[in-house]
Amino acid sequence: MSDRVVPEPQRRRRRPTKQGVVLSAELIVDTAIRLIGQHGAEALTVRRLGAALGADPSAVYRYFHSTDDLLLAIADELIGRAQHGWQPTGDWRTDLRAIGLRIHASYQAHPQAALLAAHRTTGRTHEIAAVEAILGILRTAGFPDAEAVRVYHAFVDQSLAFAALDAAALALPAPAAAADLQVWQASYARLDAATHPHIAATAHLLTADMRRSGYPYALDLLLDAAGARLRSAGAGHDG
Amino acid sequence: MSDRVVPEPQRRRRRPTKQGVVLSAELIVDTAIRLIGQHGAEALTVRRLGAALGADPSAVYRYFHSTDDLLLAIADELIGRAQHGWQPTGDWRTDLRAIGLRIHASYQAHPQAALLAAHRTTGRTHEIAAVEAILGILRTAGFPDAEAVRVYHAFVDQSLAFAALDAAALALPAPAAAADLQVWQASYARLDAATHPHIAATAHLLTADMRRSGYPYALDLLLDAAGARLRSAGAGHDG
DNA sequence: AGGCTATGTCAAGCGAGTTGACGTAGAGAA
DNA sequence: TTCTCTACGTCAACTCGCTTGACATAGCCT
Repeated sequence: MSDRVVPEPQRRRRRPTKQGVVLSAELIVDTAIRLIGQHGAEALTVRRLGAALGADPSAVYRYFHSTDDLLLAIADELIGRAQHGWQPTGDWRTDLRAIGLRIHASYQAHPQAALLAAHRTTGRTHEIAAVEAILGILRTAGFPDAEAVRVYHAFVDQSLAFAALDAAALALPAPAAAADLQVWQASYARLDAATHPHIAATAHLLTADMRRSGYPYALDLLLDAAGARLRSAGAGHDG
Repeated sequence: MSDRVVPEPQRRRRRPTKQGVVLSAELIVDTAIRLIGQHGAEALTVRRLGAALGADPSAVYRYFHSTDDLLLAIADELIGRAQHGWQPTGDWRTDLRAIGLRIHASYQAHPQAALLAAHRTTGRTHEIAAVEAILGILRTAGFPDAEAVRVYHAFVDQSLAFAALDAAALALPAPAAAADLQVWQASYARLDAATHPHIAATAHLLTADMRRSGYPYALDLLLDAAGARLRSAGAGHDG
């Protein structure tokens, strides 16, 4: 029954809950984001959200049709927060690197919402602004249009893909996340050099490296290769 | 109570269920993958899996400690299917490219399962074989160990991240997927050149390029950059 | 032939999202 | 001020998720 939700403009009463809290869609979204940040991904359940708000869990359904509806609202809020305050330096590599790391970082801050949002094309203002900025950086740097579009595509998809991948790891229930990390020591580090020479030779490096996100290095590789193509393809272009 | 599970080597009886099915870990994994493929990721519940198998849902717990345990087995099976029948050529770039595209393709064949499994570390046989193969390719090519591990990490995560990203697009409900694609024509292609010059100038290229996966191009960029680092770092190596 | 036990089944427990019914607080009109 | 109307907070219950303790039995091993 989605008809429980009253559209924003028609809301009238600001009736406090038993515990004295005056609810609003905004307050619910903020509380949900805080809940995820404080107690991990599993903390976001309607029951716990109700408790954190000081209201009956079902009160949430007066503001959102479903938990999915709520999560989309959260994602939208996060897109807004992500873009905040970035300034270009004029150097294409520095700027792209900064944008990539920013996208990645902002999604990591809210893994559960990231999982939902990372693979959608919204076409909304914040997304459009980002596309225009990235294309501008590439074209100003001298990439021919066709190449600029391909690099843009690879760059954005790689950023979002890694953001979602790393977010998924963070959003995992605690025991599963621990198990995934443990595998490198419990399983890979103990393989016999006779049967698995390459793993055995690099096990110590693997266990150290796999703790971190592979994104920064992958990003550097992408920018390296893009730079090489820029040098060979667009040699005589003006900006 | 994880002690319900009897390790493979100790299994003795092959007792049929009421409906006459003889269970096995393999059969359960295959059935689960089929279930997901036919009815979407949400179809994978222990109850439905039991029904599809022709067994009581709790019978699954005689073979897997939990649904997460089952999920890891599914992930490993997909990795195994990706490697099936692959033969190295001896050229590191050709081999890595083939493996990357194979992993991507294998996950695309089961988008719903890929969404659940792509970001997990299984530590099981198929995954271990893949890790050993990839590390072997890199070290044989002459990458120093530390660099080989970093490239391995970036390569694998890039493959899995794109696999999950593209799987998510395929797994989307039809109307949502159509909407996401439509955005490029309905929104981006109509932006004013005065306010969004870079998007306007490349809109025709964008709408064409964004239909495809960005992975093959991103993979080529990664291999380009890795090759450059191999040339500069390991100049005098054999292999 | 007989026993041991692996394993399929049953029933129940807990916690998730969700919703129908109900009562009341409180804004708006007179 | 008072009256009315309804938004919305609350309660209780439903479905469905995973999981597990207890039980019964099939079938391998000696």
